[in-house]
Amino acid sequence: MNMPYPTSSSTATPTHTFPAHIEHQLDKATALCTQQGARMTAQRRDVLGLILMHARPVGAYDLLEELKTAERRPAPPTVYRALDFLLEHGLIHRIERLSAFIPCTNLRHCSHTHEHSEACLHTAQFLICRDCKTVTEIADTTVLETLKHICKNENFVIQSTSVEVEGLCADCASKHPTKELPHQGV
Amino acid sequence: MNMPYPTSSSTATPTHTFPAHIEHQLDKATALCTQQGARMTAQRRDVLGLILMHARPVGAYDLLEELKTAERRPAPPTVYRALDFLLEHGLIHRIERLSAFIPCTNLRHCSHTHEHSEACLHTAQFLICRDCKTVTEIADTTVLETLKHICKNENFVIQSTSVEVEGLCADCASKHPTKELPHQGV
DNA sequence: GAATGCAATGTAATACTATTACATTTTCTC
DNA sequence: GAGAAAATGTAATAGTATTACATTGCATTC
Ligand SMILES: [Zn+2]
Ligand SMILES: [Zn+2]
Ligand SMILES: [Zn+2]
Ligand SMILES: [Zn+2]
Repeated sequence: MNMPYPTSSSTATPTHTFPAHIEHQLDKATALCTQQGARMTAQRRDVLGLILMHARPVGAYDLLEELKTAERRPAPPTVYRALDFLLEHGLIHRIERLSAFIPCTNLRHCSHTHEHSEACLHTAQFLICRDCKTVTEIADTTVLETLKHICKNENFVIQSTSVEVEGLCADCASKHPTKELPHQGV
Repeated sequence: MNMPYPTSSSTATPTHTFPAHIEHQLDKATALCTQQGARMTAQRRDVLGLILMHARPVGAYDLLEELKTAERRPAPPTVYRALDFLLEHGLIHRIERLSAFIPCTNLRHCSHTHEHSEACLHTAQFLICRDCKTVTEIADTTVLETLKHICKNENFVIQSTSVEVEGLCADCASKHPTKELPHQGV
């Protein structure tokens, strides 16, 4: 029907461009992939870039919308495949309670590529604010150590963990009547 | 079109009957509700009974199927409303990673109604076996204490927490080439 | 530099999970 | 019994994720 686009080379050149600081984080992510023998394609880079652009967790279908250009209208599998890749390589996290995704905090804040290591790939801990929806990744290792200890006792082999704490961040808590965790018995 | 059924009194008499040991657990749950000024209706009792009948986490739509009788074909809101009630009263838990529900382990194992208390209402911890899908609720309080400590430092007000550990249970681990939690760096 | 094979992507359809909005019925309280 | 609140019924829709299969891009080998 239409004139074909110039063999679009979807995996060759990114469709999106981002602010310099995001591009820098994307370059860092790309380096990490290369180092692991994984391919950071244009598609995956676009998705990661979009996630990095958000201050809050973003849903798969939001990303799908943002991926649309004049030339391309990706379908769900496109974004889910990219998300799977990024998850597998520890570049993003999925917030289970929100069915949404955030960049790994290390991409934003660490200058050293090997920090966090294990503590971030298949295990992470988050503080989720109900009010402003901000999610903070916490770096603590005590919780994981405790879980490891418990699981060792039960001969349970840990493959991944998720810890999600929901409540009010400091900012929002100061604006609200305090609703703490209630105490009731079963 | 059809003859109306005898004013079915949906909230009066349970539509389902369960084995004696399940009925006993349901009675316990009912007592807890009463004690809290909450109403354990027939609908809610049916849903809880069905959940207790399962050895593994069960999805909302599975329950919906199981709720169907010759007389009634409940719609999604019916089961979701019952689930919300049961969650709010700490009688069941939602496993986020599975979008599925399990009974609170206390219903099965505790003779004392006030055990666990807080540790079970809005906070719980689970070991999820990838292989056999069994979910075990763990009773440890150390993790929650640690999280509270962390949050106190950040002035984050905790309202609820979830800890999900995914891997292989002892039984399944013994049948498999060990796939531990990998170590890679970001 | 064709042939081969695998990784990545495109595309359409469908499955699964959850909520909204509004009508009706039941239960509680007075 | 009247009125209010809680619970349920019902239809439609929203939101999230996967399956299955065709096609393309890319790397290796001969
Ligand atoms: Zn991380
Ligand atoms: Zn906040
Ligand atoms: Zn519990
Ligand atoms: Zn198992």
